[in-house]
Amino acid sequence: MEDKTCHGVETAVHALVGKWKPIILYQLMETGTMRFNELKRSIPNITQKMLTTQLRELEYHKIVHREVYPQVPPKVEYSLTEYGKKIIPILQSMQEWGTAHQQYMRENDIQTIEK
Amino acid sequence: MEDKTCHGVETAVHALVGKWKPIILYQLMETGTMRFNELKRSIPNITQKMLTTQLRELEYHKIVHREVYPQVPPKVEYSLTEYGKKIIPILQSMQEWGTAHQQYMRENDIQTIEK
DNA sequence: CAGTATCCAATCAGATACTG
DNA sequence: CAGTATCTGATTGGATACTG
Repeated sequence: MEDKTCHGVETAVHALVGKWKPIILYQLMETGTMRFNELKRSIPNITQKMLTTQLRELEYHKIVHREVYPQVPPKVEYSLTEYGKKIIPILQSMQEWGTAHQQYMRENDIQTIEK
Repeated sequence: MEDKTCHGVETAVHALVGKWKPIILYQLMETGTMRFNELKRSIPNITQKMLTTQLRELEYHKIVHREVYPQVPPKVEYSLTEYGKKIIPILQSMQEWGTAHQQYMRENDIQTIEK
């Protein structure tokens, strides 16, 4: 990767890329600390595998903190790191824009999500 | 797609997903109106195919305007729509956060981009 | 409860060649 | 100049079954 146009934007995208990451972050941002299955329930269509891998990546990027309680049955809690909380404004802008976008596209009869 | 957790965030991601889209938008945001090859030159590693398809998708979402001048040799200009300009704050937040992220990850010896 | 492991289908991305 | 077309390899995502 040359660093000619290697903007921060690229890096941000890289950290946020993945079908479910913004949704996961949005959940954690709204609810705070959440357990694995709690997160899973809050995102109906996600599979266990996807939730795990996306969480691992977010953890790797220090955006999400994973707290394991060594007990039976297992208990694992996820939360935004102080560092991860700094992307909240981005998510909020996205949320705002996305909602307006849905409205706009609906008014112009253009399909957005339903492939 | 159920619309339980179908937030605006999802929609925003959907419109912005693609390896090059944020970079393309960032270019247009910085430079304003740009021709096809001008865009291509400003994004060193992009292929013609990728640039075309990503631009088409952005056009479909009414984020980018495509102006064709019917002349030989062809001239096509791309620019952000009024509507597309509304995502500028998002890109700026991403730019800001991404730059800080690079710094942070470097300090902690964690790789970000170089797969 | 919170995961792994496997396998498979779909999508994405790159290289290359060609065109009005 | 600004694209299309085609082929191929890589990456992602989903379904399902199993586990400490």
